[in-house]
Amino acid sequence: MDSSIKKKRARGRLSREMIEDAAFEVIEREGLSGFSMRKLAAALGCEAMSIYHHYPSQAHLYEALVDRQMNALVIPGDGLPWRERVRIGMQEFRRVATEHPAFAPFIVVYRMNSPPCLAKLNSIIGLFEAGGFGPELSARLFRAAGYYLMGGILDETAGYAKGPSAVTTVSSEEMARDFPSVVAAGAYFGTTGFDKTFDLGLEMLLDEMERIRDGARAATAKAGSDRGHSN
Amino acid sequence: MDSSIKKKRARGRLSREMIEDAAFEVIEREGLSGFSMRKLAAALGCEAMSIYHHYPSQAHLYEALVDRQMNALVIPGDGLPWRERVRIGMQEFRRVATEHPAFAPFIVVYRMNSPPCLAKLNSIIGLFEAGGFGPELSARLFRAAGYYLMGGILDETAGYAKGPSAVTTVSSEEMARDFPSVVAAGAYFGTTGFDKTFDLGLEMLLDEMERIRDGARAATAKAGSDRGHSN
DNA sequence: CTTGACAGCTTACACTGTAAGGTTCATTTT
DNA sequence: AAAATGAACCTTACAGTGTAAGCTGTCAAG
Repeated sequence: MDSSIKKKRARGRLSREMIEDAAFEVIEREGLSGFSMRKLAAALGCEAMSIYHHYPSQAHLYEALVDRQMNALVIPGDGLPWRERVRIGMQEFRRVATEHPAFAPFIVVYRMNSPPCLAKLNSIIGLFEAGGFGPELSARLFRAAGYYLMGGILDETAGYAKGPSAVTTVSSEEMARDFPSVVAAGAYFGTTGFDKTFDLGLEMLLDEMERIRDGARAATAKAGSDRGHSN
Repeated sequence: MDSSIKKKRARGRLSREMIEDAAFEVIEREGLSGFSMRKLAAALGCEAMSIYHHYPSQAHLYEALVDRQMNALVIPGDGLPWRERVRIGMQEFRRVATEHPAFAPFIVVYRMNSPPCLAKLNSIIGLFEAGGFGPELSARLFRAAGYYLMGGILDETAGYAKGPSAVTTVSSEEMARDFPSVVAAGAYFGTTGFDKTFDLGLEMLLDEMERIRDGARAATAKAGSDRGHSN
């Protein structure tokens, strides 16, 4: 009757939304590789296995995180000029992917196949189709633009701004003496300045796509597709 | 006494070269995340800890693998036209990185800082500098080209050709009905056909770089740099 | 012979994801 | 009110990870 100290545990405290919020936090704090179900549980004030009631596995949780990010992606409407739409679409993807920087590398290598992700992919590919390139060229331009986009996201979130991965380090004097071009280029890549580089390449790709679109592809596109059957 | 001239090594059967060869094999067989020191040891017929006599940590071993790959990269000589040199340089990087596909994703996110890697990077940046863009534009073009390159390598070695990452799957009927653009684009991306897409984007970038190089950048480069100061 | 360095092995520890099964409690049914 | 149900959460356990610490066997030099 005196009912020993009963730890009041609200039974339905845990929810998918709470778990996902906490997961993003833990990932940012501990890094993607430092993340674990036990650390997530600690952040939530529960046991690791409790999370498995809401997600059958860690992979399912990660997938939910990706879905969430992609749901936040806004596809530009068709009231805008074509170039603008493609530009905004790519910048939007970059924006949502870099919102949780530590998680971004996961998105980059993730092969999306869930309905929410496929819906966004479908819209983005539709953007390229709207350029009137025909099916094959639309597909390849989408993919090529995606290459650039993924590389850019990766550099911004996991690139040299995070310091070297290498275990062996080279002194500043050696760098200046032996690798002057690396040092010279490095001056333009501090923790800031990603936008400038990214936009440069983005506009280059948009320029070329518009050129192809305007039919002025006698040399350009031909060179690209002529060269494409090396195996 | 005369035996002091040359030292017959023949000490142990393990060597860095053997370990690295075996590491590449195990990584290809088990996948990057399936690789472990114990599996590597099993492949070598020794115990896991024996490897630590040759590499102080797994990170050191990985670094040695990257160094090896980069040492195999051939920088095109300056006897060739500029565009050709840049093209070959990028294709060479792609070639060596995709030689061990399962290891490629590691290279892509690896921040190289060892002397062998820096030497190659220095040469590649030098290729861009040789374009006469000036220091800043050289650096940014190198980086932008690198974005595209990394994204392409990632797609080829860890992309959709490997099947979906997602745990939830969507049936073919649903795909055709709800995501027609995805299905349409997917037709051009089987396990083969990477070259064609990659070369298309590569030539686009080369076109633009030559255009900038030829001074015809009134709209192009200006648009890119004007837009680059959002923060 | 001894000595000492080298190369590889054994053990142990703190971590990981998660399978299997136990416990508690809100809700519904009787 | 009492009993049953099932969702939500916890405990334990296992096979795997990287690697620190220390041990063993081999071999060349003194």
